[in-house]
Amino acid sequence: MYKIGNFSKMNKITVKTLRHYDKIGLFKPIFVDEKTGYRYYSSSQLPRLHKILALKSIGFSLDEIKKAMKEITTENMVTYLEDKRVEILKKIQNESLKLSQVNTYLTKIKQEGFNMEYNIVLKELPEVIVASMRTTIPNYDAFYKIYPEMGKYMEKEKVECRVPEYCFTIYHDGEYKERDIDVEICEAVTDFGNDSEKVKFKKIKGVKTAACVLHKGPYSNLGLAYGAVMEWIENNGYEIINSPRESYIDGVWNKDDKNEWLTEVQIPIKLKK
Amino acid sequence: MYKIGNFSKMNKITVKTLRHYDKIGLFKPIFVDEKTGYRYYSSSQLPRLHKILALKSIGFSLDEIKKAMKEITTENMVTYLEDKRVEILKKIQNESLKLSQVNTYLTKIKQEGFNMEYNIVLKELPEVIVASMRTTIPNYDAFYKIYPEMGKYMEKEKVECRVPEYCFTIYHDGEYKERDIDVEICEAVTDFGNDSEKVKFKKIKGVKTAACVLHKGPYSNLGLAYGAVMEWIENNGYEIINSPRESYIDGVWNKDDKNEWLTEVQIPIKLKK
DNA sequence: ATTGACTCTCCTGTTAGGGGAGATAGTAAG
DNA sequence: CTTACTATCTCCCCTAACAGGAGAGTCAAT
Repeated sequence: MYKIGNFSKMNKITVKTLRHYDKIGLFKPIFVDEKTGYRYYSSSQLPRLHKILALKSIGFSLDEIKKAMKEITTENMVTYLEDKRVEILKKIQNESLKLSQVNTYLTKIKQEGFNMEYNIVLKELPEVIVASMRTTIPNYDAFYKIYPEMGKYMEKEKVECRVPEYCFTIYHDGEYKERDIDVEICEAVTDFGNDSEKVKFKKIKGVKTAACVLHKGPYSNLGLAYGAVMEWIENNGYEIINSPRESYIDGVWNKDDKNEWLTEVQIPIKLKK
Repeated sequence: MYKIGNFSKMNKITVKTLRHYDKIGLFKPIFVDEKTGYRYYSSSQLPRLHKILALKSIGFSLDEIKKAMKEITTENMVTYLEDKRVEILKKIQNESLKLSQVNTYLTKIKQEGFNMEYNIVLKELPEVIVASMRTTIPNYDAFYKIYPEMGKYMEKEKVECRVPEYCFTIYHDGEYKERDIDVEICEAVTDFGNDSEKVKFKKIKGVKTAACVLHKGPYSNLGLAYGAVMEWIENNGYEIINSPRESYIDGVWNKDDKNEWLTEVQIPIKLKK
């Protein structure tokens, strides 16, 4: 029979831990002096303690250990272990992802000095009903012409916009083009409306994972944002699975200063296998 | 200006989280209505929020993010990121270890049915002063002769044993032998005593990592414990770096029933590179 | 009897928020 | 204007696995 201090030294485990295990009913002393409250342990308890420590070391939580040690059967144990295996694999995958992201930042910072202007964030994009206008425009300047057209229609039809607002353009071309660009202008709305020749209502599926990056400033150098997010996708083992979107947050309609404009580039991606 | 709910939806982040960030001073609303306490956010805050989310996604704690965003310089950032890199690498290594251990258990269970008799635990062994008797014995039965010899000397010299007791044998042969075994019997003591011809006092260095396994029952099948721990070492990418020890916990001196005897096999190891 | 080492219980703190209570505010419909 | 419903507020407790420390009681030796 050992007092808690000695027993703790024998097993390289702290007194606090032993008391904790006692409290949660995982590992109780063989005898407790009622008068003094002193805990006494015996060497015959070592096998159980070692089993506990072994399970803990492979990542079982104390609760899981408690359960596992109650219902000890081969099948149970195999199930537990296989679950744990999957869990660990996920963790490793996660950490590897983080690692590659850290590496991306590091090389970028070292190359270009300090530049954390473009922070890639992974988001889920919701399914939305949109008023959409798909067209091929001769060049980027044409945007200024077709946007108002859309606005007018929306107003005329009294279509209600979704809150928070989600107004974006989908670029359907598989590649970067400067002329004859196949674009689809979308404005998220609360419900379907009447289609016109140009404006159609449709449901746009959600995107499970999109690499998103905010661009602050005029559209003229939006290319930098694209560059940053493309590089990120490349470096971190993802691949693009759908057309990119530009979501307009702040722009000419609410900010006079072009440097204050905010646009978010959103690119649907998934992990490469 | 958005109320918290909308702002939370825009960024796929919960209201609770935003309130939490406000509380800890990481990300405060641009305006708070003094009367109602309502928080209002602006799109101009998005860049900062995205920076925060980006750092969080690569494993920075909120505290670290707070610091990092105050002292934003290239060198600082490089340091932070490199520290984080090392941290992540360690985690991955850890998880990989766990994984291989889980795998070891799984294959063992599947092969041999349920058998969790031998749970390998990694421990540090302390540095101790011991009374030691090194000798070559013709066979294992000879133990019964030399142990009492040691006990007698200890009593005569009034040597004080360490608590918790640590009485063990070191097997100096590099291989398993059945005859002419080079053993060293050690008993941890509190202080140096007088050497005799047979019994010498010496300091035994600690061991940073030892694979330990408890064996319950008579010594005759101690081999099973050795087998289990050797297999484990092999499977989990460790290698033996020193002679194994057997630590005697319960034995003939305090238990009549051989099935209650407890022995711990301790093998100094390190990770293979 | 008096140390000094040990042990006890109880309380707080750690991370990054989640859950819920009870109160107030904002908004739309009747 | 009232009612109803939703959004938001603050405040408090909860998580996992203990660590740290306060204040009080216990053990063994001098």
